[in-house]
Amino acid sequence: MTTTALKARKEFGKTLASDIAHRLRNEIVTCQLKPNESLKFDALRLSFGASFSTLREALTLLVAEGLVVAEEQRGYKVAPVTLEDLHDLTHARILIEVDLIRRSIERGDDDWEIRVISCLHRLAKIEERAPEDYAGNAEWKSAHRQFHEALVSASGSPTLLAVRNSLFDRAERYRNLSALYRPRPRDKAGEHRALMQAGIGRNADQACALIASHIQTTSDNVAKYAAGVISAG
Amino acid sequence: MTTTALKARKEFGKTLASDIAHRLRNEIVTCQLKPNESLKFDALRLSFGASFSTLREALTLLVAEGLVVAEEQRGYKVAPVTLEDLHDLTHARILIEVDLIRRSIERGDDDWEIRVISCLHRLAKIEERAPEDYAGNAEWKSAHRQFHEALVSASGSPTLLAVRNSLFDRAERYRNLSALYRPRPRDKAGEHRALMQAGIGRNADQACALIASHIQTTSDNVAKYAAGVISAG
DNA sequence: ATGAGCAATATTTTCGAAAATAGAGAATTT
DNA sequence: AAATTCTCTATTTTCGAAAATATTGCTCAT
Repeated sequence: MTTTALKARKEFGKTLASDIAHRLRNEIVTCQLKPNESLKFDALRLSFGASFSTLREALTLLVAEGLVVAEEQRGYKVAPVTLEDLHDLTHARILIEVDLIRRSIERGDDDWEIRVISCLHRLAKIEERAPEDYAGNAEWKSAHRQFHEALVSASGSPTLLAVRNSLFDRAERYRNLSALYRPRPRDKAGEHRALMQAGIGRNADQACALIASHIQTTSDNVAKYAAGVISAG
Repeated sequence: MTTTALKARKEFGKTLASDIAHRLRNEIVTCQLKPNESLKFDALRLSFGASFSTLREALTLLVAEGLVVAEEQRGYKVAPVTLEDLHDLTHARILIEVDLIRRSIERGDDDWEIRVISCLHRLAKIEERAPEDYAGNAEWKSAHRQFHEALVSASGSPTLLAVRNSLFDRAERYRNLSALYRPRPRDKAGEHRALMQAGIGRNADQACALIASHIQTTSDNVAKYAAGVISAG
């Protein structure tokens, strides 16, 4: 009876382990858990209410995603952030996202167009409602993620999509980090609209150029504003 | 005392879980564990001598690599092989490997050249010693893997390299599968030599073209000879 | 003081029992 | 017969105690 209250709640995943991975991922990406912070089992057990093995399984998942690093026999810690890593990540993202967008544009059907348009619409609505710093807004972040996901959703490449998603999370951590130190968010609304138009206009070359520059510019901005907190690498 | 004999031996990884992941990966790639075969904990416990949690951790790792699939609450099974998956995999591999080779050629130093040359040399020696079906040979497979690894080793992209390595494993499973049904292995020695020459000759365009065609041709052959055992997808 | 060796402590890693869940088959109703 | 519920079994999932390993801090000889 009373144990139910103490027990960990499953909200996202179907198993406790995947649920905890989900929550941990979120805390790492939003930098509530800071880069390099060591992830001790006792502490995790306290805050997540799960056992050693379950936590270990969740951490294993996050290691594969590059958000956590494991030093065998010496525990886990939140993956460090470095300029080197940011550049590596940016390069990988551009390579993969460009390919996925091109293929999405080749293969996308009516449903795909509708998804892209409606995701952009939702994004725009949120930006209107909170014209100030919408970029810190969780709702905006979710809509932003979904818009970019929609763009590549018709690519038909599950393997690359899975990689893309994990890279997106890693990149979002850097974005959140730089947001802490940035005076005012860059206005991406125009870029998103242009991307949508190139996409549903089936202008693959232009869409690829736009996404590459979108990712690169964002990365450059992160590097600029987060320079202080990012170790030299 | 006697328990030591029963206890699982750590050979590869430093923790038992990573060691078991290593052994499982090998069994899956070599098709000792067949596609779609369900991975029951009782059976695994018997053959690997580890506990539930440890096995679960190892399996989680392999799920991330795409060699195992998990159906939550319904256990794990060896990832299926399908034509669709082979095509997806091939596409992803070409995209990534081409990028890595190009960058390796741009950045590779003297040590890199030496690594590439000596890996090719070892490969050639093994092929000489066992001119018949060297492709079934574990030693050749290892040397083959190392040669291709050497080619991309100077790319300076840890993220893409990690993805590449897991895709290589997935592809090797398909190669092993088709080898079972193929009358006689294709002779890749010439292609490998040409790759080496383009690489150390710093002819990036040619090396990229060669690797793309190398991967594509291998994949086509797999599709041809393994058609019977690969589900339609 | 300095470093080597050795306890004491902290932390991770592994284990197998116990709880939770899914699946198969029999019994019951419509 | 078909559908539904119930039971029993097979299997996965979770837990926290116990073992293994790393780390810290102390003692003592140099």
